[in-house]
Amino acid sequence: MTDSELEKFKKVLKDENLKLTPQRVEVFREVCNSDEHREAEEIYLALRKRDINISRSTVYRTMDILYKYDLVQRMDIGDGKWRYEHWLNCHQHDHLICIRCGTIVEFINTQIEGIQKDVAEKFNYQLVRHVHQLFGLCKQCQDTPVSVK
Amino acid sequence: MTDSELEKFKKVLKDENLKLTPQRVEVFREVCNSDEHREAEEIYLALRKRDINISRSTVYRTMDILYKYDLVQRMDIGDGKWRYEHWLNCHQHDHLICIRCGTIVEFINTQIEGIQKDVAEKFNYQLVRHVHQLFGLCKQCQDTPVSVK
DNA sequence: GTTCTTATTGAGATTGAATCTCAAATGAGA
DNA sequence: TCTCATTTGAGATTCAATCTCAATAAGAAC
Repeated sequence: MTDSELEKFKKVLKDENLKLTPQRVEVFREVCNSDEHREAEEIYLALRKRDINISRSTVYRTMDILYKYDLVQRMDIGDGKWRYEHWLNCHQHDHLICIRCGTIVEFINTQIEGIQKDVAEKFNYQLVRHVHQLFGLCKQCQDTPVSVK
Repeated sequence: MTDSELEKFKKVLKDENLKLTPQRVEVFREVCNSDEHREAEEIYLALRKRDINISRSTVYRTMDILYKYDLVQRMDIGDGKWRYEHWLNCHQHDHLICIRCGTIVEFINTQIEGIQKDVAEKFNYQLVRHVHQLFGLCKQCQDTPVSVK
C-alpha cells in the first residue's frame, strides 16, 4: 500500500462521512498488499496473523465499503463465497480458474469486449457489467496424478 | 415433457440404480415444461401449486441428480441461489441478465468459444467449462422510471 | 400377489457465509 | 477536553442448501 493509495482511501472515507479507524486502514492495507483473490475469512485470518485486533464483522463491513467505492473488486466462482482483489490500477480483466487447485489467473482480451457490446445491443440490453470465467485444469494439475489416498 | 424425454430420465435412473419414484418424475416434468431459469424453491412451489405432494428436501435432491446426469443445467448469478433450466436439446449458450427485473435471456456466440480456447491454451489451462454472463438493463427496464415509492 | 431388502422420502436439525443487533468504545468537529 | 454520532465486537440471526434418521415405498425374487 503506497501513501497515495492510503490517501485515496482517506478521501473516500471523508467524502462519504465515514470515519478513519485503524481497523479500516488495516483491512485496506491487507487487501492492497496481496495480489491474491481471497475470501473475507482469509483476509480476516491474515489480519489476525499480523496481530491486528479486529472482528469478522468489521472485516465483512469494511469489504462492503471497499467494494461499494471501487477500491476492491469481488468475484463469485460459484461456491457461495466472495473473493476479493485490490483494484488499484484497475484494468478490466477476466479469470481462469483451476477446478482442482483453485489457482486463479487473470487475462485480458479486448476482442471479447466488442462482442459483448454487440450481443447486448442485439438484445436491446444496456450493458452494465459482465462475468466471464474459464474453468479448467492448470498445467501443474494436468501433470499431477490424482491422489488415491 | 415428451415420452422420449421421460424414457431418457428412466434410463438414467435405471443405469445409476436409482429408483423411479413419482416425486422424481414430477420434478423432471416440472423442469421440462418450463423455459424459465428457476430456483429450487420456485420449482418446489410450482409443484405444490400443482398439488404434487413433495418436500423441499426431495426437490433439492432430485435437482442434484438431474444436474449430475446432465438433464438440467444450472447457473449462479451471484445471489447465492442456483437457477435451473432444462437441458433437453442441450445447445451451449450464455446469458444476458437484467439487473432490475431479473429477466434472463439466452444468447449463442460461436466466436467467443474460439477466443476462450485461445486464452486457455495461452495459459496452459485445459478448458472444462465456462461462465459468461452479461448484466444490464433490458429494454423495458430502460424505459420504465424507477419507482420512488 | 407376497415377501424382502434397500433406496427414498419428509420433517426438522444443521451448516456456513453473510448480515443484523445493540451495548460499549472511539473518531473527530466544536 | 467535551460531545455525540459513528463504529466496533460478540453473539444472534438469516437463508439456501445439506444432513439425519425413522417411516415409507420401489422393485427384484419367488
